[in-house]
Amino acid sequence: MASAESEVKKTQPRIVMLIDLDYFFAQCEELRNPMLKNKPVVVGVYSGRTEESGAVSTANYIARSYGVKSGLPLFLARKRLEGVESVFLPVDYEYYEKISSEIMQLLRSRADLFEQVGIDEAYLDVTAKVNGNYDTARDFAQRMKSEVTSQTRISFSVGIGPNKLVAKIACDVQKPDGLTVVKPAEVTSFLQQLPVDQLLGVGRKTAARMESLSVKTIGDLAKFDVQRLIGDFGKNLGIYFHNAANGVDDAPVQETGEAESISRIATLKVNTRDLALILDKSNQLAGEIYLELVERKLRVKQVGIIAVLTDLTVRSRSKTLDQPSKDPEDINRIVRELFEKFIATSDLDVRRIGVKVSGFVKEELSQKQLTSFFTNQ
DNA sequence: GTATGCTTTCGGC
DNA sequence: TTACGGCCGAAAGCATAC
Repeated sequence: MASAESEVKKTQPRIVMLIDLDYFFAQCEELRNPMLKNKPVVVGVYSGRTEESGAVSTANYIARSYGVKSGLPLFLARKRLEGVESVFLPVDYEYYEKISSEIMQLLRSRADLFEQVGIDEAYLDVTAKVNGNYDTARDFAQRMKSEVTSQTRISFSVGIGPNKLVAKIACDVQKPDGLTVVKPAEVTSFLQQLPVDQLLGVGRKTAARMESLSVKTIGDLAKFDVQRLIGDFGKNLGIYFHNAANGVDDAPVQETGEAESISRIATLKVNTRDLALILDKSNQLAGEIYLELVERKLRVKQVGIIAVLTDLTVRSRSKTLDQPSKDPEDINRIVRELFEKFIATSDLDVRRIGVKVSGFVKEELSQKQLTSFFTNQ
């Protein structure tokens, strides 16, 4: 019975790398102006509400040593750096995007399989490239680090493991400019002592629930009864947590396509429930989205709004169009309907608003080609 | 019952 | 403990179709 029919499908051993560009936005700014390198650099999103309102996007490691980190309000970052010669800069996403795509192209060419995640991370399946050998993989990564960094002047950290999950956690061990290898035989002991919140999907809330079950480390979670996990967290999550804690992850490294949604969100000058004020801003946002739709030759099936209320809770509403459109008038009409309805039912004022579109249909296929297809019959 | 689609929230970066 | 950006995809919850 050792034949193919009775065999359970088994995945071959893989060697997966995660590459994480170090403190990326701030490093890009250092690249553009090397004078910044020896001082705290804070790249922030300025909301425009007041001079200093906004949040830190990325800070370099010098700034981090003063407790400045992602998500921190800018005025507090200023406070923590009071009396220190430091540099605050607004995000320049286009510039970072350009640098990122150069690097990603170099990385992609070195992998068997490649998957970019966000602007500053990528998974590389290099199993064949290194003949399934971890020592070769380490050399490969070392060479890639020196070559890519000398070409682009951007440093990055690497985690290597038998799957994406382990590679990701390995990468976090040493940063910046790190290289951490976790061989299959080391996975269990490597994960064991780490806190559960190192696992993707275990945030503050879930970590607290696990703590109440006396699960503090990934090791605790690994030996926790899987049926109880399923009982507490549901089938999907329960099985996922069980596998993850045991270092099991079959998700393949695969190219991601184009984004499946486009959204723009902005902070209002003042909190309000005044529809005119809201629509004025939402029209601007919809206009930006429209430009991108034209550029990418897309129509959309879903149009939605996002509202961040005074207490910072997020609400969203959306509607599916009768037929795909890119027309700004269609988008604006739906956005107005959704905001009218929303404002009528919400008791809190709105702090930030957003517009989102999804359900893309390629322009060529939606109208003209179909028409000519039929007229040519 | 399962599959599929739509809507909303969650949370990572 | 709070303060507070702008994205994105995944997941969850629900309704409807088959």
